[in-house]
Amino acid sequence: MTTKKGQKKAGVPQVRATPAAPRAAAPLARRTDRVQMEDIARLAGTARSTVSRALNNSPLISEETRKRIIELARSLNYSVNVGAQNLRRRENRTIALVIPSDSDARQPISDPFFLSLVGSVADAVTDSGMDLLLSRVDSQHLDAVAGLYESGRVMGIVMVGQWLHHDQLNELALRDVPFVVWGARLTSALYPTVGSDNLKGGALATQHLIDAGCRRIVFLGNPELPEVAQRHEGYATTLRAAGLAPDPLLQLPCAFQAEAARTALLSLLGRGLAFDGLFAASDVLAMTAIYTLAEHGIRVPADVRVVGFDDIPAAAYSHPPLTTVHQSVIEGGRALVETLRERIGSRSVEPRVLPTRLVVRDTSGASPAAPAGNPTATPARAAHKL
Amino acid sequence: MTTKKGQKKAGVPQVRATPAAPRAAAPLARRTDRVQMEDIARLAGTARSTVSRALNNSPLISEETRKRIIELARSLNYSVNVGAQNLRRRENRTIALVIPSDSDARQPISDPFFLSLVGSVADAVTDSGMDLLLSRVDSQHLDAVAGLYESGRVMGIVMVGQWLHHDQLNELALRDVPFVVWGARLTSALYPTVGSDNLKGGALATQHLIDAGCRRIVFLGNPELPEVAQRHEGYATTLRAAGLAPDPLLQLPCAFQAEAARTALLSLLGRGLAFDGLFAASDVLAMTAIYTLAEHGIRVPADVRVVGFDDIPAAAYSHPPLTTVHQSVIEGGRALVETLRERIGSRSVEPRVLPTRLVVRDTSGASPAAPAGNPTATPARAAHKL
DNA sequence: ATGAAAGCGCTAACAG
DNA sequence: CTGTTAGCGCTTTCAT
Repeated sequence: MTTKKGQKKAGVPQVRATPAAPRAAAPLARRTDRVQMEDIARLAGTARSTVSRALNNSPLISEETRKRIIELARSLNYSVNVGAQNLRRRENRTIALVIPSDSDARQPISDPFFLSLVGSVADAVTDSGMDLLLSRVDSQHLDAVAGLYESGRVMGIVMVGQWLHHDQLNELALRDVPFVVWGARLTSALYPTVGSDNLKGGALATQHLIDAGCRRIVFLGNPELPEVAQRHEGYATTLRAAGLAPDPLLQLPCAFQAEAARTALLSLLGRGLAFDGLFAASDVLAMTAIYTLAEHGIRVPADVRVVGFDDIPAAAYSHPPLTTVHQSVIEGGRALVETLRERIGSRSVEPRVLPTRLVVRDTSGASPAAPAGNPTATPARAAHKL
Repeated sequence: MTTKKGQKKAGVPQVRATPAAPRAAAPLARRTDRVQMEDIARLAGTARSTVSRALNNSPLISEETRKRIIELARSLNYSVNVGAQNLRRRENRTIALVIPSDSDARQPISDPFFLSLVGSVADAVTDSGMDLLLSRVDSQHLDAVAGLYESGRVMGIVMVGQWLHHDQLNELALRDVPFVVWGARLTSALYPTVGSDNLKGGALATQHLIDAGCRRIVFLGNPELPEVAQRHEGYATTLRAAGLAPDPLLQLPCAFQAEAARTALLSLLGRGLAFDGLFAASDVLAMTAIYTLAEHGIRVPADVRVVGFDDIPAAAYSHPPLTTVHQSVIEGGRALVETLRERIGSRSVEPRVLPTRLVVRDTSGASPAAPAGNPTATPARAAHKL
């Protein structure tokens, strides 16, 4: 009896039992016993609409009623059914964060920078009082994300990841799905992007290496990815500006994974090519490179100076501490959701390029600048030396 | 004219314009122009319900109609409105992943292990065809997560993070919110947990250090966190079994952050206490410890052997490669969502303890087992030696 | 300031 | 096999 539900319509046929309206529909399967507005209304002796207004702080409600209802709702542990609310209001406050996944190599995302960017987006979304739907989508079928929007599940989408196919994104944009992507700003992009100043970052890193005396600088990273391409361009341009043509043999394409970096470097080492500097497209790549070099008795920075990209926390505590180009994860997350919100409001939005800066630590040091008392390297295979 | 909406009710008053039913409600503000079932129905010349059935693969529909409708729907880029669907079906297919955030130190999550666990949960959820709501919740107000469930937004919750207040969780369980938490299995827990075998992990690590000849082993980690407490217990028990009482001075409480580890270790070093082994509650902690030791001329593993916990990818490429206790992120994510689904079905569920294993690399090596050709450490301040 | 009613976009009896 | 209708839980006119 106290269990309200199921009598609303079964009990009092709401007056209008007009000929057009036949038998009352059979009660649905299991009725959840969640308290809802109707219950509060009954208990408060008011209409559902009054409860709704009170809970939504409508100015139409007397302070007294409002208090009473709110109190009642709280005591019943009531939370409005957001689904119903959204349906009625024809809006919703959730945005999707999609991280494309490689259909084949279905390995979980592992790059710390991207992972923390995800965390940062989560924080930014929370701060703006919205909900975040985290969605993994096959990078071959990026168009599936349109459904997230078209089904009314989210009001906009943030895309993060480096396997984004530009043309697929443009198609999405054409379909009028509001989204922002983290990454490089492409002139042909029909969608807004947010990303670091990769060009500048690449230039900064390279100039720093040149200033430290490097002449033969390896580039480690896959320039097919737009972000990496820009870093590479910064690298190449700076090299040329210094009168140093980038040596094609020193360009080491490799994915954003430790193994890839190791393999690439090993092959370089195998070819016995000389180099005295290395710029990696990410810190993970840089750290793996340093590790691999050490295995071969090549000291960093004494024999080869290294600069990474990202400035993940581990960079400061790696061995030796890594000189790297800093990108702000926090800013990134924030900018991403801000831009998306703008995009949702107006038709189009300006892309955002976040500043980037060089953080000098020891891997690029003028001398074996490892911590005091640090092991001194034993010279080993010197084939790589100039 | 072609734009269907807004005439459904305004146009033909559906026959029953009974006295009880007054003027047609004014059309709501901006009508979205998203195609919906009604449109497909009109275009297909059928009833809405037929479309619904066709799209849901109801066996009641003739193959022909189904084909036609599905085709039509696709060509219109139609996706059902999940909100409406959920409302009507009185169910929903999304689960929440909540990551508590410290109200004060609102720093983004940074520990790679937890971050990748998040990724793994995302994958597992996707694989089971559900949606994931990623939610940051103030760890002081964990009860807020009840709202996620009570508002009907999600059907269950996965909680990840080590700042979980046991009693708050128990209260949640009492409120009958279906959730699982990643972490230690506590006997007093009213909720299911999924976590690694921390006890065993701690024992494995410690035994390994003892076997390598260590006698004075530091424990680095905050034992107030249940998971760490269990790792510590494994450590202490193993030590005692070997006739070695754990030295209280060698217990270094510290949070899961690099800075904390560094500070803790510096203070230990400052006190000039001797130790020859170190077991850290996480890889980040271990790596930072190694770094800090190196700063002080203390070599790993020559002077101090180190074992970490987690086996994050970076462990293999750190310097020296880290011996550590492996926890499977992939299994973790999968087990988490499986357990949650069970919990959603039945009232209560068995906790899950995932196996843990030791991965021996160089930091615990019998000799400076660094890679071939690796730098040889120069002996330095030896105050810490036994 | 409050109530009555009409739907949001969809699914599921129920009756053909 | 298909159409009709009721209604998920809520918000919002409109009328009082």
